[in-house]
Amino acid sequence: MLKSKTVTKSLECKVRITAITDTMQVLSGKWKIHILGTLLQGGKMRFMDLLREIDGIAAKMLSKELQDLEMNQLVTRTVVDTKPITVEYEVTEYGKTMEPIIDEIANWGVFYRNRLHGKTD
Amino acid sequence: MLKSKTVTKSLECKVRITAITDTMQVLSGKWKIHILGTLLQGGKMRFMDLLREIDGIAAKMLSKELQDLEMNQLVTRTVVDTKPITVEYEVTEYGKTMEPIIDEIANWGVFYRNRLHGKTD
DNA sequence: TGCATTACTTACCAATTGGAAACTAGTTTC
DNA sequence: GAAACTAGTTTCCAATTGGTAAGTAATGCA
Repeated sequence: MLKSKTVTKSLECKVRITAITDTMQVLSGKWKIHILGTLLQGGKMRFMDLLREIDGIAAKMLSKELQDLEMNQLVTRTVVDTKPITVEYEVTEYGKTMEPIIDEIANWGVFYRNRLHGKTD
Repeated sequence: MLKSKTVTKSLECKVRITAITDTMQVLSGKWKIHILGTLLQGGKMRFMDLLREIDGIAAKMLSKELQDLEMNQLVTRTVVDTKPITVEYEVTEYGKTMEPIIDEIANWGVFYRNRLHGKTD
C-alpha cells in the first residue's frame, strides 16, 4: 500500500482551516468587501451615499449586507435626526482589522492584471 | 442640496475595485482556498490525496476547482505513468503569491475566534 | 473472472444568492 | 396637494452553487 500524504490532520491545520472558513463566511457574498473598502476610505457614510457609490449594488443587497456587517460588529449604524432622517454607517476599530486582508486582495488583483498583459515572467 | 461623499470615482479607486473583484473571482467558491492551502503545505499531491485530505469535498467539486485553478495557472497538473495512472497537482510559483492573502485570512479568523471567546477588548 | 484502485464525468436535484421593480413611511419642499 | 428625498422592505424570479450517487475507462491483483 502506498503511503499517502497527510497534512491537514494535525490540530494546527484544523485550526487554520476553521479560521479560513470563518473569515470567508464573514466576508461572504459579492458585496461585503466592497462596502467595507468604501467605508474604510470614506469614513462615515450614509445609506444613499453607499448606494450611489458602490457601482451596481441594489438597495436590498446593501441593506442586507450592512446588517450582516453590523451583526459581526465590523460596522456601526447610527440614526441621525436630520430633516429627512439619515443613517450613518462607519467601520469599527475591529472592522479596521480587515484592512490587511483587503489590501492583500487588492494587491494581488493588480499583480494579476499586470501579469495578464505585461507578461514579465 | 447636500454634498455627498464621492470616494470611489477616481481612477485609483476603480483600479482597486477591479483588483478586488478579480482576486475574489479567482478564489471563488467554497473550496479553492482550502485546496490551495493544502497544496501549499503538502507540495506535490495526487487527486486521491486531496480528496481524502480536504474534509467534505466531493470528487466533482475537487475536479472542477482544480481545473479552475489550473486555468488560472495557480496549480499544475502532471500525469504520472504509475501502475494505476496517478495525477500530481502542485502549486506554481505564481500560485505561491497567494500565500500572503491566505495567511492574512487565516490570521484574521484566529483573531475572530479569540475575540468571540476571549473578549480582550 | 471479478473486485479494487486511479481519476474523473455525468445526471439530477435542492438550496442559496442575487437582481429588478414596486412598495412603505415619514418629512420637506414647491 | 404633489413631488422628492430619506432608508429601507417585500415580492418574485433566474442563475449559480454545490451535493449525492452512479457511471466510465484503464490497469492490476487474487
